[in-house]
Amino acid sequence: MKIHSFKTNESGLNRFFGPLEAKIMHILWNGPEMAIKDVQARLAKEQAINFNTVMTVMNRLVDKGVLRKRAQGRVSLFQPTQSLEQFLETQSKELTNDLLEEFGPLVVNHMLDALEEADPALIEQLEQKIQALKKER
Amino acid sequence: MKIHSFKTNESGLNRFFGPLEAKIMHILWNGPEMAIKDVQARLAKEQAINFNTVMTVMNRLVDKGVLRKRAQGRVSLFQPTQSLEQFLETQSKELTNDLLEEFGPLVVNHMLDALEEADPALIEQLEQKIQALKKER
DNA sequence: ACCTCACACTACCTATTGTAATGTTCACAA
DNA sequence: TTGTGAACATTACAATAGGTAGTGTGAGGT
Repeated sequence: MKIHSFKTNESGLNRFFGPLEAKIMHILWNGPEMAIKDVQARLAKEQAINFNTVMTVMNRLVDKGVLRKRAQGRVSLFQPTQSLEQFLETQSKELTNDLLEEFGPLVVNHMLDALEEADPALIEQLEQKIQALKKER
Repeated sequence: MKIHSFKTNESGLNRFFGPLEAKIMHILWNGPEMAIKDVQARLAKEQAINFNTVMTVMNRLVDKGVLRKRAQGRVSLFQPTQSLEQFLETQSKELTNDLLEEFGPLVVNHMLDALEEADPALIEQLEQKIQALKKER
């Protein structure tokens, strides 16, 4: 399985995951390899949560290929298969490709407006890249 | 209701809609205001389909705000609330914004690569826009 | 031998999408 | 006037995704 949907009405990790999934990924990305119990403990700081619930969701994340499970004696330790940076890299690349593939010129038209809103400095960055590309040829 | 998910494993309208929904929108976008029966007839050219199935899905599309229903005597006529162009415009704008909001610099890095793959002419278009923007200031 | 703990298995709930049976209403024809 | 059919409304079931949690199983320590 893989991530196959980007939610426009959410933000952050919730764009790729369900709310509980997102919390779990957040914990695993901001800590070491962990057992279910450890993740449950972290989650329980906010809100009591059943051990089995955490286990089920974590196993589903393994099925999806975003977590890796490793047996350590009696317990299983979990960690993301990719770093957060790699994950965002992969996702943003795929989305960017999909967007251009799907919309082409439309996206180019929106790009600048969007860049201005998000962070004008990015426009500079983009121009630099265009210039660099031109020199190559 | 609104569109709130962009599917990376599909293409075209199927990125925004379920497969039957997509076919229905395709028909309504490429023809005049239509009754359910008309849509059903078009769909049936490929594959027999129950009238009620078409009706249910079309009414759901009305609930989502992408179709408008208008009573015409005994029958209801349906048409998209936006033209296909407007719809794609809206979606691509929203996605572009979301992408930059979420990933910022990462997207800028991927943009050029993606542009080259999709259509090198788009890079020109982008550069033109950057220049135009600079003159404004 | 037994108890506990971690894990597996199973199931239920909600939402979304596809599917379709059943119920209702009303115009028009016989 | 009655009844028939067309169009719509209502309801429901299946599949999938995600959240929740009960029950079953097995291995280690006591």
